[in-house]
Parts: sequence; C-alpha cells; structure tokens
Amino acid sequence: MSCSAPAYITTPIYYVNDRPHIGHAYTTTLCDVWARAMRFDGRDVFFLTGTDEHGAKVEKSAKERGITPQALADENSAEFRKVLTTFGLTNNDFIRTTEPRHEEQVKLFVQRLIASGDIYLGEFEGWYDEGQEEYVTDTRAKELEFKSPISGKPLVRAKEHNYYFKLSGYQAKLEAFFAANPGFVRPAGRFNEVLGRMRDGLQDVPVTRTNFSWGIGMPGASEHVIYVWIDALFNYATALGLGDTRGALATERAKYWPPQYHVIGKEILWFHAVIWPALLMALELPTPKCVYAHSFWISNGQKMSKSLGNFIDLATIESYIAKYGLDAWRWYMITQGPLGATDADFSPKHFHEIYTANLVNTFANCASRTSAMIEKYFGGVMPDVDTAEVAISATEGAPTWSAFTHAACAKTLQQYADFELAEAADTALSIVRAVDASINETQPFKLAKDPAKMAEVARILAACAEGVRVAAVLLTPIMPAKCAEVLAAYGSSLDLQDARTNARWGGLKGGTRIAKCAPFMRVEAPTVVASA
RNA sequence: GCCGAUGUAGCUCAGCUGGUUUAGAGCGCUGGAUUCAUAACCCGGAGGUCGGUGGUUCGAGUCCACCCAUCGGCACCA
Repeated sequence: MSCSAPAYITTPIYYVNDRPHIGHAYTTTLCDVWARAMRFDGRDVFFLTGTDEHGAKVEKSAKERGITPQALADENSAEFRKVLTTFGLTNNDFIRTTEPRHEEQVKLFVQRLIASGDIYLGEFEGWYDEGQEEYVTDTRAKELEFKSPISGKPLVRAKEHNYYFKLSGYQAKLEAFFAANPGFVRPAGRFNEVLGRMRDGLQDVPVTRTNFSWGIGMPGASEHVIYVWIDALFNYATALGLGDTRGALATERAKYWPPQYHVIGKEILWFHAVIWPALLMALELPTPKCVYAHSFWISNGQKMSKSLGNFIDLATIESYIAKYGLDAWRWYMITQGPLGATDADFSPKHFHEIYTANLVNTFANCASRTSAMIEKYFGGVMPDVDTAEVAISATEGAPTWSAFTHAACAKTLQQYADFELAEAADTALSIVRAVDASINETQPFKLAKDPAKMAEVARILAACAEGVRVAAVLLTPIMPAKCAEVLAAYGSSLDLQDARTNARWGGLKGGTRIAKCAPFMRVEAPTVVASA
C-alpha cells in the first residue's frame, strides 16, 4: 500500500582508519536501493551515511604520518564521500562525528544520561599492557599467559576511573522489547545469537576512556573521552537534531525518527541490537524498527584479509563498473549479496555468469527482441490495441496481463519495503520471463508472414512492449540508468514518486515511437587465473 | 572451552509439522530445434547412496542418539 509516511534508513558511519572497499559499497548500495524504492512508492525518505572519525586508532595513524587526527579524518572522509558520487548513491546527508553539530548533541545526550543516573563514574580494573598502553580483556590475557604479545613483559593489574552506562538495568526491558518485536533483528539467525548472549546477563559498559584524547570530551570531566562506539551510535540521532529538540535541525528532521532500518555488517550487531536500544530507552526515545545485519563478501572463496591482500577495493570495483556498467554492479550486489546469515562469494566468473544470464540473456534480450519486432512489423510504432484483458498465456487459468502485472507490482514493492531486495528483483524480472514465454508460445514472428494475422500480431506485441515497460519501471530502484534507457527507447517517462501509477497496465499508448534497444551488451568472459 | 547453527546434483540453494511420485529449481555443462532477438529464447539429457553410523516407525533428507566436517557468536573490535 502506498503511503507518504516519513522513513529513515541508515548505513553505519564508516571508520576513517579504513579504506573504502566492497563492504562499504555493499551496505550503502543496499540502503540506496531501499531509499530509491520507497521514494518511488511515494514515501518521504531520509537516507543517512557518514564517517566515524574519533578514537585511538585514528590518533595513532595520524601520529605515524605526522599529521593531525583531523587532517587524517578530513582526507579519508573525503575518500568515502567520493565513493557516494562514483556510485550515484542518493543519501540525504553525510554526517561526520567531528562536526560541531554532532559533538554538541552528543554532549547533551550524555548529560541527560548522567542526570537520569544511567551513566555513572565507576572504577575499572583489568589486565594492562604497559608497553602498548592498553587494556586486554580477561580472556585475551589468559590466552597470552598474562604476558604482553609485543614485549613479552608481564601484564599488570591496573585500575582507572571510567564512566559506565548502566546496561545491566535494561535486561528486563530489553527482553520484553525483543519478545514484542520478533523482527527487530534480521535475519532471524542473528536475532537468535543476540538472544543467546542476553541469557548470559548484561554487564554495565564503559563509555569513556582516558588513554587517548582524540574524541569528544566528557561534559564536566574533560580528561575522560567519550568512547568511540557510543559517539558513533549517536550519529543516527544527531543527524536529525534529536539532541536539541528545539533546534532548527530537529524542526525539519525529527519527523523521520525512529529509523525503519539500521543496515549494518554483522560485526557490529551487539552495539546496535542491545546497547543502542538501551541507550534510547534511557533517553526515552523510540527505538528503531529493525536492525538488519548482513554478512560479508568473501573473495574467490577466501576471507578478505590484509595479509592475503585480496580485498576487493575501490580500484577493483571501478574496473567492474568500467567493464559491465554501474547498474550491472548494483544488480550483482543486490541479487547475489550476503543479506542472509552466511557470507557470499565474489568471483569474476560468477559476476560474469550473473550478468550474462540475468541482464543480457533475459532483460536486455527481451527488450531487444520486442522492440525489434515492433520495428520490423509496425515501423517502430506501438500498435493501438487495448491488451488489459489479454491472457498472458493460452494455458488454462492464466491471468490477464493487467492482473498479472498489477500483482507483480504490488509484490515487488512489498519486497522492496521488507528489505527482500533480491526477491524484489526476481519478481520484477518475472514479468520479463512472462513476456518471453508469451513470444515463444504465440510466435508472432511466424504469424507476421500472413498479412491476415497482423491484428493478432499487433495484440501480442503491444502486450509484450507494455510488459517490458512495466518491468523496467519496477527495476528502476536497482538499475536507474539502464531502466531509464529502456523507458526512453519505449517512449516512456517516469514519475519517480509514483511507482504504482507508472506500473499500471496501459501506460504505453498506441502511436508511441518505439526504438530498437539493447541495454546490456555481451562482454568477453574473464580469463580464469589459476590460483596458487 | 562455552553457546548456536549448517552439511541435499559441478555451483547457489528449495524441500513446512515424516508416507504425491522413480528427491526438485536456477546457473553451469551437453544434445536438439529455431530465428523475432545480443550464438540469445525454446525443448531434451547427464546426474546426487539427501555428511557418517545406529535407532524410533508399517514407512525418514524430513524424528532421536552419537560421530565427522564446516561456519557463526562469545562485550569495549565500527
């Protein structure tokens, strides 16, 4: 059902100590497709991404390069922003944790949590590596046999004051919340992991550190720096101005809260699924509707790692885009990505097979054969025939074209809304398959040899052309440029805020000029390189 | 170590609460047919003891036990 309700979707903010790679591109592309699809269905969408710029690692990397942490952050944040442009991603804002608007609001949030008693000053004691100036967890200390992995010197017991968030106080509330919202964490397998860990009981978590300074100072105790993850989580709220409800930002954007989807990678699930809702409960703010934790891409069957040097980095991604096109890249991300609980393998061979099978042989070929026949038999002009009540097949019980595509449209949009993006792609493509099946069944190219049967040919091809058009409409959120190309060839335009009207049967009027089109061309298969 | 999964054709996976088949789909491979189309679309074929062993049952990929293998999570890692 179409509605204009505001909707909010976020990516994690990306850590500026990393270089952009397929993981970042994937998460952002998922959000982009959803955002485009929901806008297309008339919703008022706010799509947020950004960079996380504080923390000891950034401080350390900057020091090694002899520049300030801010300079390093500026440089790498710009790199992430460049990706958005390269990929044509449609985020509504890009937040940086070093921006004043963010820092100010985080302090306000933390002050509220201190006032409510949810953040308190406590003492932390643990195993400390004096050479590395860092604490190691108890389990890690045991693994290291209580010796520094670098210097070999014994770890020491050390204490320091830290501010803590009273997570333990939210055990019951979170359990009730999870029970009432079985779709809060997706996919379901991930939710089970969270519930399993909940059974071990929640402990309070430190929210500040004192062993580095690159971060937001604790209000009233600036020797304490707000720990990066709490700083980072708040970006979702500060981007909408929720820290200062009377501010200009909030006036304009508060309507988007709470988020419909926080799309994240599985490695940061705990923060988003447990700590984040608890923080929001403490602040008496509504909790997100869903945290979607996708899995990882692996590369040619192997985990991506620095030591293997097999990261699918920006340069690699750009080489695919150069060869296959941006929309083909998006298609592969969306239909083959690790949205489920298991990792997905990225390989040149697989990419090529998917491209050829789905885009060249199915979508493009159908658009091509249909437009070619209209060119050949009707001089490139859409026949003026009402095909709404024509059945898609002579098979008993086959639906009419208008009913079939109406159902496919509703299903596709529902799947987009539910973040079943690969399923949405398949449903939309099923219209193309139906057109192909119809051509094979009726064989208009044979009927056309008999002048007496041209009315029948007209009826068949008018339905095919309209089917191609509707499929292109529904695939637009995934492949905006290529679908626009097909629609243009089919003499159609698009209202990007009204998918349902655009997808309605009969949009392609008789007399419309239809040009031959071939949106995805066959490309040479990648050469297989034997791996060592 | 603890907790949780998964293991079905070359690959990715469907197979809900046990008995519709001689276990399915897509892709890949292969034979054929065809030309409207980008050697595409269409039809056919190969083929898997449903991880292993032992049970429960008239009957088990489908339930139970054990074993093997793989994977994920295990709090300050964005």
